[in-house]
Amino acid sequence: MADDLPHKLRSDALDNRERILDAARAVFATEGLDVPMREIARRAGVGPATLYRHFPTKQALAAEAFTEQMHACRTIAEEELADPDPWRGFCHVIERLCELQARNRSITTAFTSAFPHAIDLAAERERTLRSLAELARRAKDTGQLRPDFVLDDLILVLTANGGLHAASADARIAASRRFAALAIRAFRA
Amino acid sequence: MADDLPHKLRSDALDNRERILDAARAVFATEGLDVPMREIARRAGVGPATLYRHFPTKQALAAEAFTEQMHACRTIAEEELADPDPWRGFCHVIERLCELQARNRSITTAFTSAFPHAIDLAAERERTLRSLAELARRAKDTGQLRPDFVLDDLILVLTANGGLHAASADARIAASRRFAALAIRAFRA
DNA sequence: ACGGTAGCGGACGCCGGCGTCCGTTTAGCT
DNA sequence: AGCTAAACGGACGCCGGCGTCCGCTACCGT
Repeated sequence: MADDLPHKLRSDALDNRERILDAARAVFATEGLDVPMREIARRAGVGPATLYRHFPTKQALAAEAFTEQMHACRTIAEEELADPDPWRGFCHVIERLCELQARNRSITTAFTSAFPHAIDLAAERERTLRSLAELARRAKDTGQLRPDFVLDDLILVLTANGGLHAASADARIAASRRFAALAIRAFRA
Repeated sequence: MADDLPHKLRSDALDNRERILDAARAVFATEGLDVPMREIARRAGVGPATLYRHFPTKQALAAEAFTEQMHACRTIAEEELADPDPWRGFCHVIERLCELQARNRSITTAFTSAFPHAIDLAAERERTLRSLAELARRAKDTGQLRPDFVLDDLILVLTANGGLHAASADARIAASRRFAALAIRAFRA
C-alpha cells in the first residue's frame, strides 16, 4: 500500500510525497476540503511547486489521501458483515461509519459524492456498498430490519450525518453518536 | 413588517433597500450564504457602496433577510400546535420544516446556529422553540411520541437535514422528504 | 423652481489564493 | 569524487472578492 504508483521516484521525492499526504490527511480531516493548497504545503514543509508537481489538482491529492479512509470504510463493512448476528452488525456499521465521518470531516465528501478523478476510490466504494447491501439483506431476513429498507436510506443517513457541523470535534462526535442511535431506531422493524 | 427600522429614509433609498433584500433572499435561498456581496448588489441593480451603506456586514444583511423565513418557521410551529391531534401536528412540523429547509438553503444556518447580530431573530427562534416544546409535550402525553424525546433531537434532525446537499433543488426536496419520514419513524414510540 | 443635502455608484487599492517559472540543491550512478 | 539529471522552493504575475472614497444625481422642502 505504501508503493502504489511511485515506482521511479527519487528517495527525497518519495519522502516529500508521503509528508504531503500525511499533512493533507490531517488537515482535510480537521478542516475539511476547503483549505488552500498552500496551507497543506506549509504543513508538509515543502514549497507550493513541489506540492503541485506531485498532485496537479486538489482532487488528485484528495483522491490519493482518501484511499486509506475508504479502506477503513470497507473494512468496517466487511468486519460487521462477518458478525453472526446481522442486525447487530448492521447497527455497528451505522455507528462506526457515523463516528468515522465525525472524526474525519472530508470522508463524507469522498464517500457520498462520486469523485471524478478517483479511479480506485470508485471501485472501493462499490465493494463497500456491496458488503453493506448483503448485510442489510441478512438483517432483513432476521426480521429486525424493516423490509422496506433500501440502501439509499443508508446513504441518505450518512450524507445527513456529514452535514452535522459543530464547533469542536468532540461536539461533532457526540452529535453523530446521537444521530446514529436515531437512525437505527428508524430502521428497526 | 415593511417598515421596521427605516423611518427616516428617502424614497429611493427605501426602494433600494427593498430591492437589496429581495435579491439577498433569492440568492441566499438558491446559493446559500457563501455568495459575494457584489453578486447580491449586482442582482439588486445597485452599486456595491449602496449595499454596504445599508448593510455593513453580510450578517446584518442575512439577519434582516431571514426574519421573514423565521416567521414562516414560527407560523408552522404554531399552526401545527393548534392541531387537535398532537402527534399528527408533530409529524407535520417535521415534514414542513424539512421541506422549508430544502427549498431555502440558508434558513438552516439562520435557525440552527445562533446568529450574533440577529436581535429579534433570536427572540423569534425562542418563541418557535417554545411552541415546538409544547407540541412535543402533548404528543408525548398521547403516548405516540417516545417519552425520551428531547427538543435537541429535533434540532439535531434539522441540522442534519440542512446538510443534505444535492445538485438540484428537486433532488434536495425529495431527499428531505425521505429524511423527514425516517426521522418520524425514529421518534415514534 | 430651486437650493441643499441625502443618497448613489464607478473606481480605487488591498489582500489572499492560485498556478508556474527558473536558479539552486542534492540524490544516485560511475 | 565528480557529474548529470531529477527534484526543490522562493518569487512572480494573475485573478476575484473585499471595503471605501469622492464626484455626480435626484429627491424633498420651501
